Amino acid sequence: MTDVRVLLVDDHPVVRAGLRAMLTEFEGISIAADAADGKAALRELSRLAVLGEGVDVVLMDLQMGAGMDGVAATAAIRKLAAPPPVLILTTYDTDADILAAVEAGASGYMLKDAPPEQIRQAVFAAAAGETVLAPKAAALLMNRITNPGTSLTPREVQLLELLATGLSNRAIAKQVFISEATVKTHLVHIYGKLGVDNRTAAIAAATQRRIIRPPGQAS
Amino acid sequence: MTDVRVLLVDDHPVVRAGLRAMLTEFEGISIAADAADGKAALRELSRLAVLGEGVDVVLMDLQMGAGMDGVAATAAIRKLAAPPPVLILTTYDTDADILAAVEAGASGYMLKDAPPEQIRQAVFAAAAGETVLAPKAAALLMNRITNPGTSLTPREVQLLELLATGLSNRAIAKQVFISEATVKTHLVHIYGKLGVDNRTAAIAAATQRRIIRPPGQAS
DNA sequence: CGGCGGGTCAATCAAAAGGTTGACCCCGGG
DNA sequence: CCCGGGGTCAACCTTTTGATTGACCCGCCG
Repeated sequence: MTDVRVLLVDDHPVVRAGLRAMLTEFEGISIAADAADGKAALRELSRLAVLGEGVDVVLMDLQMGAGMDGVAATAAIRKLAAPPPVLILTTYDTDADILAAVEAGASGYMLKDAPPEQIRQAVFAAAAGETVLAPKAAALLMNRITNPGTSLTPREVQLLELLATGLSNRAIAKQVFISEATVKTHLVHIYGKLGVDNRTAAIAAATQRRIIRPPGQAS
Repeated sequence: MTDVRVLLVDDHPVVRAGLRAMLTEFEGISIAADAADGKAALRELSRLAVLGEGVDVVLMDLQMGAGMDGVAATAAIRKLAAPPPVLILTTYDTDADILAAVEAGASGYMLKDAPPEQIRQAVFAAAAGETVLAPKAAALLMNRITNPGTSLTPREVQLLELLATGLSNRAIAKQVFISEATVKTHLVHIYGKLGVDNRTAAIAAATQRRIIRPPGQAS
């Protein structure tokens, strides 16, 4: 049985070094390569493919300052011929992040502050084709299928995120290429589901329930 | 010349491992210990002091989920008898983070996405008693001393906090026993100082600059 | 003492946001 | 095949917010 070959994708050299050090200490895991952003990850994948060296798991951060971000990179990887499973390893456990990652085709969602042993298990599980979710991610998805009426749709979450950045209805409309009327419609739905009646209260509620990340907590 | 002895403080095992791996590769640096939060850092410092093993530089993250955060830890360390220099190594370069760190007595402010070589130089500089700032940190402090007139008054901060909870102008007025007109006046001033033109953008800006805590985050 | 900054309030107008109703399209499942 | 949910848009009206102007009080400081 050969090692599980991992591709690390994270924009922080420190984190890459940390994962490399941590994972190589485990039996049965080796680091195939690392990349600082999504584009570099795709390059590494094709480079390794040419060499005949497969990658068994991609370990991907979601927040990446420059270049292609984690969601886009995950989606791109899943479109390859024989895509390796993508395990998201990130800092935040907000609904928005989790949903985006799952929709993009991630096969797992773990948090960076997880103990090393959990990360090790997650890597093996992902390599075996299993889905592995952090507790909060699992709970969110369960809740989503049991009572879909009260939870926000992906579109609504998207607008909520833009809302939280301080954009006006008109600005949001332009951003997502819909009319201002539609933005209002969505917002009314959002207010109803969150039990509020204005945008600032919606931001507060959504932040509190960890539907969105606090404003301005980017990379 | 003995090695520069470093104490790592970061709540993520991955990051601690990364810094450890990265720094130990450099000549002249060794890791004295690491800690997951502020309290543990102080414990480590006193433990090492008892052993007669000094610490030359504390490498500190600002954001730490549980326990004492980076700012408080920095302040506490600076109150020790022979405090080692504290070099902040964090993810965000927001105004309030930088200001809080400098006010707490940090002798440097670096970003985690800095290349390893820069981090190495910063550690040596800090150990030598020098001050080392990331470009944005330096720029902010320069700007702050040249035009100090742009900061919010305590009253304005108070209204901003209420604003962030989702209250309407009228509700804010009742809360602090002033008229709605006065609330509007304050908001106009706040918008001017923050460079925004509506309440949601004010919340985003204030959160980003850590003037207020993200909505629904316990203090 | 005289000003100045912070806090208070009012009136007014313009702009944005909120609420309602109704409509159309598309897709997936009973 | 029809229904329902999600997404889109429009028209309309009410309420809230934002912007401007001007005013008063108070405490501090030169």
